[in-house]
Amino acid sequence: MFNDADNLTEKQKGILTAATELFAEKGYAATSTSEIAKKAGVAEGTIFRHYKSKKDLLLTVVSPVMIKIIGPYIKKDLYNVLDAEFDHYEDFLRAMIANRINFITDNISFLRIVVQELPFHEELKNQAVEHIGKDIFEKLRGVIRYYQEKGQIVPGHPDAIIRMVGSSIFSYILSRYVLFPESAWEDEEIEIDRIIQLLSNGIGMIDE
Amino acid sequence: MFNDADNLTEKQKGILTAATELFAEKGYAATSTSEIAKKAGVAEGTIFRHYKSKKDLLLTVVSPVMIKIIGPYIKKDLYNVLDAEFDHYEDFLRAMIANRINFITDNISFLRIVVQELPFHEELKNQAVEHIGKDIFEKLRGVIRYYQEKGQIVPGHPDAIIRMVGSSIFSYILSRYVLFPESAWEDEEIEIDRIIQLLSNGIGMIDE
Amino acid sequence: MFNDADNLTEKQKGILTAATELFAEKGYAATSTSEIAKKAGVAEGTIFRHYKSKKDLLLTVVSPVMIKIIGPYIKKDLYNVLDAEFDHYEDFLRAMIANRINFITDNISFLRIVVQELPFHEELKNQAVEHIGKDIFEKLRGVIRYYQEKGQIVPGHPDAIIRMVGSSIFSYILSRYVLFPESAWEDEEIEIDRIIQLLSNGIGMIDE
Amino acid sequence: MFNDADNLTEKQKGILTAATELFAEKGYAATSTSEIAKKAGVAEGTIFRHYKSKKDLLLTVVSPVMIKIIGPYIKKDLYNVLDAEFDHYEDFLRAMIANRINFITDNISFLRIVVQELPFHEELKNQAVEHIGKDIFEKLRGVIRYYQEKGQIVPGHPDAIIRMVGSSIFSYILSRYVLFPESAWEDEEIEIDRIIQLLSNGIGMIDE
DNA sequence: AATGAATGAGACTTCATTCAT
DNA sequence: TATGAATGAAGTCTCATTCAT
Repeated sequence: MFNDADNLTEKQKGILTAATELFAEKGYAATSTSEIAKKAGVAEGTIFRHYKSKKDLLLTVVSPVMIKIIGPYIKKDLYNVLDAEFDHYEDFLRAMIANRINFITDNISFLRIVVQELPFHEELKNQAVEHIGKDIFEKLRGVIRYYQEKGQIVPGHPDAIIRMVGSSIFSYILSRYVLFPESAWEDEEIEIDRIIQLLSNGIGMIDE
Repeated sequence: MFNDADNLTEKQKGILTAATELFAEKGYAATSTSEIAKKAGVAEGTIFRHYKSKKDLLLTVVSPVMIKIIGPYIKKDLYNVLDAEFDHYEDFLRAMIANRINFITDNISFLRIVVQELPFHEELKNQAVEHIGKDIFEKLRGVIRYYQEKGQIVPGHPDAIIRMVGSSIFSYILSRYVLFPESAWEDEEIEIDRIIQLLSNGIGMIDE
Repeated sequence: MFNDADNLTEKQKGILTAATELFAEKGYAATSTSEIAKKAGVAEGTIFRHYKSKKDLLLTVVSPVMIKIIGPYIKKDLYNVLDAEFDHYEDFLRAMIANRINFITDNISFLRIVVQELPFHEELKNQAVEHIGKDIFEKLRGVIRYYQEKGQIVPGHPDAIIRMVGSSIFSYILSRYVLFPESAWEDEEIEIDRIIQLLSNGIGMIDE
Repeated sequence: MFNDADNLTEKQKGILTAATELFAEKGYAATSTSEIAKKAGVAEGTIFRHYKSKKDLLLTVVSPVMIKIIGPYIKKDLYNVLDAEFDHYEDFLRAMIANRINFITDNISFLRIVVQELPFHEELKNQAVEHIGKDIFEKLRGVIRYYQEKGQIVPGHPDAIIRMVGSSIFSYILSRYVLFPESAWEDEEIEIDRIIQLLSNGIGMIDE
């Protein structure tokens, strides 16, 4: 996971891991520090030796990851994509989807926390906007413009395109891997083809 | 709001309204019954005269609404849409979007609760799947098929289409009305045209 | 005691009494709320239904008393004294001493708290200065001037006189009733005569 | 300060100094050992290497000082006074007052601790009575008797005289240097003359 | 000797829930 | 039906003290 970080004692790593999982599973407010302690196998007081408060623990669980891991993680992928200079944007999408699936399923606990707690904690919101919103979104605009200039993507304001592409991918992953993992899904490849097909040509019949 | 229901005393309505707003604002676990009581202008004990427990209050806030209000609400809209038998699916989309905007902005508190608490309460999940998942999704499949048969929408498994259309609309509303209401947005009409355009023709250039 | 006040439930009175005694006995910081609860025969939570915090309890124990009881108490005595218009200031002193003895021994718990905690709590200090310092001191100056004008007390700045008289009385009571109650003391009357004698004529031999 | 004592490492002196100041400032019970450690610039554990417990630290802060420093300090002064064989007790008082002012203002932290914590710790009380009560009080009686025999001080039980003189001086210093240092005070010399005048001749008019 | 991570008892406080009025 | 005082379990957090390094 992301705790391979460094200068942390075993206990501290245990606390972070336990907190991450419990926050994801039950929500921040419904998780007690004594549960975290028990799961981490430490005394409750130990938690507060390292984190000033429960809130501080939440921010720690969420913040350095956001900064150190997710930021570079996403950026690295984007750079790969850009450097690879795919001949066609569809290849870009395909790479993107594959990568997002890995990312989301790998970091599902962390993402759940972010999504669940974001609305309730100003501090989290600031961090999220700071480290994802601005940075990543700008990169994505560049990508879209790149393929627009290559004449592969329709012209127009990139934000609307990003929203449509992004939400399509996101809702697919959400549906398949989080909400209804037990439903009967077709082969990954086929589903992805379908999404790219729809994104590329739209849902309208050509003759219109 | 939705409390115009019926056989509820003023106190009960007050409790439900207060609970709805506070749950939406701070989350279920972080809201105390005494806060609810204060906001509703009743004594703490009064809440428990009407609702067995705090959890019961959450379910009450969320469940009968889901059943009595949202179900019909959505269905009524869909029937309107279906009855209207739009000549073109784009008109259907347009009506759908307008309607969803109203619905979401009107019921933002309620929806926040559902989204936030869904993952943590088995009972809620069951209700949601029962009353929205199955019911609504089936209707939507019907709509898609209707326009597929009219030759306006590309053939293919409706679910993927629903996901793409739904998530596009949803992410637009989410972005504009919930996440970044203070950003500089263009005219609603233009934005909607853009979405429908993208949905219809896709993001790929035609000659491909 | 001072809890004969009013609109307080039995429990609340119990809490105040228990807190007063324990704070006096062990000091504020060394007294736990669970001890107070046990001594008062209530659940620990009950304390916090009535007092926002432990600090709030301290202020309550100390403040309204200072305002409602001690203020009038002292004032009433002073007025009695002033109204009585003693022929001689020695009679005033005698009355004063008798009264102070009663007051201090009656309110020993309360006074201990004030003396012990005053240095550590800004709020207390403010209250004390407000309600005793200003008010009482001014009254005392009036008394001194009264007897100065009658030609019974030496002229000069009243504050120094008040300090000497006050501290003599105070140190006598402190020694006899608080610090060394088990020592062998002479008859009260004799001791008081001695003090008044010393205060009146000083410690120097007359011929000087 | 008083820690120039001896065989103490820098660390130990730092701990004692930090503890003294913090105990004086916030009270014993409200001071944490970690605060002391931080202020002293040592690790938390180091305190317990030198002092068995927090209580032991308090006793150390207060005890050897009481024995080694204050005792001799006071005694030395008294001997000076006695050796000097002032012609007049007023000179003695003047020297005494000057000396007490220095002593109190120099050792204010230490004295605060003694005064504050004395009532709560049996051990402290014993030490105090042992090393000050008995010893010093006996010396003072001697001084009083000395001037009584010289015919300068009125005859009578010395204790009452000591109390009056002592408390007058004490209350002056307390008022001027501790409680209301920011008030408008007259010249030290004038104030002291006033006190000695009052102590010598009393507050009554001579003709009585 | 010194460190500081770890502990666990216990501090203060909150809160859902009960019950006499 | 409504109240709100009372409860006690549980929550967050502090702190003196221990111990491996």
